[in-house]
Amino acid sequence: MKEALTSLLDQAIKALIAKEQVPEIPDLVPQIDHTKDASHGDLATNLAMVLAKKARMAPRDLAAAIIDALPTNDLIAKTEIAGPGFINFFLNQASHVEVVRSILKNGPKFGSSNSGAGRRAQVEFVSANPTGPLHVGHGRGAAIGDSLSRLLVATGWSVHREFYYNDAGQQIANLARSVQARAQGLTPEDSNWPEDGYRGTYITDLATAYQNKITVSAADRTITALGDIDNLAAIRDFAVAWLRREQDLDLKAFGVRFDEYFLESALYESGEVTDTVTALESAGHTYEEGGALWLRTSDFGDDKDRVMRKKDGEYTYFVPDVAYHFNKWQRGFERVINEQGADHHSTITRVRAGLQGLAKGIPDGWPEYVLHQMVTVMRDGAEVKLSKRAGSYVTLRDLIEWVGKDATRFFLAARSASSQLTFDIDLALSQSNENPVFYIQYAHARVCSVKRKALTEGADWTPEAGLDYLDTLTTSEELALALLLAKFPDVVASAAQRLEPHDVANYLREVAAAFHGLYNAHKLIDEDNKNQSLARISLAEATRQVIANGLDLLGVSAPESM
RNA sequence: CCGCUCGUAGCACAAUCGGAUAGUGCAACGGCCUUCUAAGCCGUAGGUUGCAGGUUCGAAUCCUGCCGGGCGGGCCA
Repeated sequence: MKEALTSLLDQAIKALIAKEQVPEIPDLVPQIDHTKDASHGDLATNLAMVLAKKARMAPRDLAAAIIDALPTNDLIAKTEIAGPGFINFFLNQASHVEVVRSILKNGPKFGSSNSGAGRRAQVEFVSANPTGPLHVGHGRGAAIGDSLSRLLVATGWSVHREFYYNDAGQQIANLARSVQARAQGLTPEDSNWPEDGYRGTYITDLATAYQNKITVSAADRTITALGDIDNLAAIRDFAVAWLRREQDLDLKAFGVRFDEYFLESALYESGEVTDTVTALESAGHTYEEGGALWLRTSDFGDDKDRVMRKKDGEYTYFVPDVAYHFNKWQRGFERVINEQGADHHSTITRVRAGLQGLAKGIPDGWPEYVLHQMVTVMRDGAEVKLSKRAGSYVTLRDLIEWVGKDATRFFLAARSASSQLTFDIDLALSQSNENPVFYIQYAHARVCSVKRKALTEGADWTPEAGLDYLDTLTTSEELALALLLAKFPDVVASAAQRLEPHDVANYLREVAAAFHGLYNAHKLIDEDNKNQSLARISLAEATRQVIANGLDLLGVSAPESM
């Protein structure tokens, strides 16, 4: 519909240019928006206001000229000039409801597009080190990252989901010492408990499992515990596998999967870390000072240079980060999107600087980042900071147990990543009837219920049968709902382009509200008015399909009854 | 002190990257079930978009300054 209108406007402008009423403007693409207010019509363009200055005409006069120049067509019922110079388009009935046919025909594919054209994108998210259970921040990352992946798939990209972690660093050594201490019978209160040791009760579970010589399988590794308390390396390997498995269970319960788990240690083993340093040196972006090797990141927008290799010969953390991202580049991902907590924002400049320093033709905005702000968990009016299991933070599993997977995913993905988020447990629970997730799911279940009821009238009371009677859909509720459904492909494309999954959540709430409103205003099934009933069932089914498709993008289920 | 980021109704969040009268849910108040699911609907009330300037046809959105919250600022990761 928008495409058709864009084409009409394009022709109108060309006609005006031919008559020399408007100067030629290269790259002009008429912008057409859905209106917020029905009194402004169905679609509107600000074209006249944008062009007014260059055409040396008053916006409203120019708008009138554009309307005059519009080719005749059978889409538009009427046009109006409004406000400072908006052109409002009122679509006719058929233009409104034709989308129902398209939705039923395309089913789960409705809303998808192919702007990605099969090009390869990678989304890296969660990337938690295996030192403890996933916390709510990881949960937010998982919800957002997975929805981003789904959005990219829906817009035609070939998406690779990756989880990056370190199984050999200082934190892991600390983990191993903590487990060993527990196995030796120490507690965090003891004076010889490891400094900065992990204190959660999961360490105790881990120590017990290790001593019982348990075998654990995670997505990327399987290991059997040796049970030898003195073998720190064996404890470490077991602890990593055990925690990876814990995280896998959390992610599975959350409906999130990965294509690849990438180990930081692999970058050292393959020599890619040292190769990266060598490449940066030969590109002339490094210097030695104070016994350390520095990268001139200030050449690429950083506020000061950074140490790459310390006096003791060890590399600083961002060197493997650069090597890792060069590895991603070499794997041929046209787009790489990193979903991380905002506390990592300072690494963005450094990673990009390192990649630029390699001089391999990597675009300077590559990779892309989506950073999410902190999550605060509230319960009984107070912040929840502790979890017994984790020792110092609320876990993703806690949230799922408290409010369920669907509500957790929705709450964590339905807000803009750039805003700090307060997760109110009481709201999400007391909800049972008030939660926005249920509001949307309820609309879906209602349609399913209507369809079941319709079939009791006769076997031919199907959504498909209604497609022959779409002209009977004429009430304001029906037309508004149809128009809203027609926006879905735009919403998906825009959310994917902006990397903002929460757009989908907001849109679904509008769709659910429009449907609930229609449901209460008009009886959908009326045995005495079969044709109209069938058309309404078609519209309801189209609504259900859009809700199901949208919820799927958020990883939330669409129940057939509630 | 410096950098990034956020500040919207009592609370939690939106606002189609500059559009028209700033929306939605919770909480509050008043209505609607012998009818397809009342986990719903309809209505009322609630705002100087932190503050002060600027840019233009038009600002919650962009710019400057200030105030406040968060996160960073290590040869830690």
